[in-house]
Amino acid sequence: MAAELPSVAPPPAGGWGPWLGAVYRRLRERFGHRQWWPAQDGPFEVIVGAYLTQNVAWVNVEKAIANLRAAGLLTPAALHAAPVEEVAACIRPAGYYRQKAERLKIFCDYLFSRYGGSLDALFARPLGEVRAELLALKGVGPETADSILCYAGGYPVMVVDAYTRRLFYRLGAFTRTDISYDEMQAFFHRHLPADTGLFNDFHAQIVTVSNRICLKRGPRCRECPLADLCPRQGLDEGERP
DNA sequence: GCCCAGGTGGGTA
DNA sequence: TACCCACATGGG
Repeated sequence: MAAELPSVAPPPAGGWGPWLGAVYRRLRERFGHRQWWPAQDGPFEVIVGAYLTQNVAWVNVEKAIANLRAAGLLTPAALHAAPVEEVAACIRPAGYYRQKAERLKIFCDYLFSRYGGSLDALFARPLGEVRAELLALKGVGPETADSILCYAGGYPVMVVDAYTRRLFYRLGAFTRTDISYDEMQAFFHRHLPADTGLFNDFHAQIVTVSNRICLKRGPRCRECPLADLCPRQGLDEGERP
């Protein structure tokens, strides 16, 4: 068995912590504090959004959430009681609507059978236990679980995703494009303080710069606030991955 | 028409 | 373990 190449590059002078701090500072200066998951209807809306946003543009999720709100289904009790067909009809704009409707119902079943329908009761439990329970639910993978934990539960968890993989690969921090979710998350957890507010905003900044500047095809390196930290800066146009 | 979007689960070798 | 595919809508 060949030895696996490490997924994280050797640290720069000063270490990854200060380097990550510099990345975050530049993003924050450029984009400002991100209003991430405003959730007018509270943590349950965040959870619903975490399911609905899977592999789908956020704008479509907003339509689905608006439909659920109009139907009065943005509470655990209402969603739990509603027929799955009604839920599916509401969330249709978010894609995969039959699957997602079934899985939202599964979450409600879990919340009621184990916590009497109370998110406060769920989020009163230790991080590791809640995470394991969420991951055991059909339709909840690591990103959805961590989004729920950080943005709905307020736990100090860094959400990572495909954007994180691409951005930090290009920045030279990751050496492989197939670095695993857990390895990426461990990288941030190891080198940043366990601060929910920081993780919350950092992830939002990563999504923002990835959507606006570090595009999959044709990154706009000239406009990038991270250009001076990036070894690929100047390559521009059609760089991959 | 094509690619992409804040993934996950199940099947196959 | 490592691929491969289904799931589905909407915008650029």
